[in-house]
Amino acid sequence: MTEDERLPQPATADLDLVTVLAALGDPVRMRLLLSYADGAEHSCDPRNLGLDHLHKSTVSHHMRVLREAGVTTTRVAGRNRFVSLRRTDLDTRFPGLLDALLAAAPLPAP
Amino acid sequence: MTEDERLPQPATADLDLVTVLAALGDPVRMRLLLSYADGAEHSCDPRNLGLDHLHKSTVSHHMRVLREAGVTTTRVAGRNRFVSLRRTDLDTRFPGLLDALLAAAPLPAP
DNA sequence: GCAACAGTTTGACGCTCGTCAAACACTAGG
DNA sequence: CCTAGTGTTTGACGAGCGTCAAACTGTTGC
Repeated sequence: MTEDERLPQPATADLDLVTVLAALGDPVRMRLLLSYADGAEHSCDPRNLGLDHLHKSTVSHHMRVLREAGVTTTRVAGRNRFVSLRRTDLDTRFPGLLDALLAAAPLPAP
Repeated sequence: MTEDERLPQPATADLDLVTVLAALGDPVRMRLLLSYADGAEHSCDPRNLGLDHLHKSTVSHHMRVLREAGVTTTRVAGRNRFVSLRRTDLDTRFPGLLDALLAAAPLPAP
């Protein structure tokens, strides 16, 4: 009878710009942000995120950083976790920031 | 009679979003950004930047990170270096980002 | 020439970060 | 139950960061 729950996350008013920028200042987490930009919920499986080259525990670590920075929210449903972007919260706290970041569409192919 | 020169910096087209975010994901460098937001040139003296608590070599390090990320430009004039924001370059490469950052950033110290 | 000045560079220190591997917790399904 | 599936936690490791102190480079002005 497990109702859906959300993993702990900072309140909207507590979102800190420097923390958010530090969270996004990593190529893996930026890639996750782009995956989440569609507004949908995503599982944590690295293969669903174009991160086959990373261990699942590494991806879990990055998703924790994003959640604790307030970038994402995680809904727990059974043995799955569904991660999605806190778009309205971010837009409230940092108007225009998310749009500017996503518009900058980082697609660097080294 | 040394003519003014600029320290090496990345070209506008080479600015990388993740690198910029990583550069700004530090409280000291965010404070520097806010100081530079007035568009003026600033010396490197920590006392002119509200950073009395930091050693000058530490401030020099942070300014190098900002410059190498493409956030700032440094003009060399004699024994002084004048640092300023690459506002138009950043606006070209990442439209709206700087405005969103400055609008959301913590209040600048008087 | 020389001393004061404005910054940078180097080296050292502790600390954090990104990564992997292995062990763990919890759920779902036979 | 038992097992397979999904994700987290822990520990280890190397690499990098932020900081300071000291030495250094180059400039200005006496």
